[in-house]
Amino acid sequence: MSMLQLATWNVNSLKVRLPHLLQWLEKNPVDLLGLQELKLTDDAFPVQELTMAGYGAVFAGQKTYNGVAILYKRSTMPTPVDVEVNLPSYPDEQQRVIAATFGDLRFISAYVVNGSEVGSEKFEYKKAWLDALLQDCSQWVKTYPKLALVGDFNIAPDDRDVHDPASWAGQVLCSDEERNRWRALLNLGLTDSFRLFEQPDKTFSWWDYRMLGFQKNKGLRIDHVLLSEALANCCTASIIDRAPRKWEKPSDHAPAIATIQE
DNA sequence: ATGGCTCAAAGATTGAGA
Repeated sequence: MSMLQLATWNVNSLKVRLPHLLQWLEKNPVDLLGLQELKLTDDAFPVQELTMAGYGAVFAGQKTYNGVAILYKRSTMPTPVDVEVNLPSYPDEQQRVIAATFGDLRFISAYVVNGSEVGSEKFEYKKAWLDALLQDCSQWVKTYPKLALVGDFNIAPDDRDVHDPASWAGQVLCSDEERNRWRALLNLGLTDSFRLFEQPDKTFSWWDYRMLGFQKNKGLRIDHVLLSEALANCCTASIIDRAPRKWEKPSDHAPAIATIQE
């Protein structure tokens, strides 16, 4: 019987947030961590600092925006193999997906398109991108019985995940077009690990920097750990850790962690 | 009041995020 902790965190600039990441990992030595919004090129990825902290990494960065990574604890995880960057069915210059296999576990870190606003060109990109994710996921769940898809999905699955559902109704992150695609993802056989358990009301993973969003808990739950059936069946906890959102110069996202008891 | 803050590129502002 061994325990595995799978996590995700949109750090909003790894360069700025590296001290927070290292501090968080010290208190939360998770086995696998998907990162999003690195906002740096691969030559600037802090390999040395993470190695010192006991973590290996595979990563796909770019200048200015996007960028994703998977960190793995070297003392507990085998070396990653079959590293794949991007969605096979959606060639893209934006670095939004990285996947790797650790033993018999396939772990995918994704940064879903934001979409700007419903009806915009970026929203069309988001829908097409999500459709590609759905297509590729339908293959992955067949190939990998133990599959974890984690990341910033930029979708609040239902009204429980929104501080003010009325004002967000139909808006980007909450629209039917996005939520229908979220449900289609779950229908492929993935489980929102957070909803396997009783959770406090108004638990969110993102709060706007403006308007005292965090202080007023005006947030959304858009960062998720999705598990295939085999993993969901032995998931014993799934939480969002608000703590680092209170630190000085925080990311606007908080990490989410699922615990697996194998 | 459709802004408010933060980051990256710039080297003053602007685009992007959600």
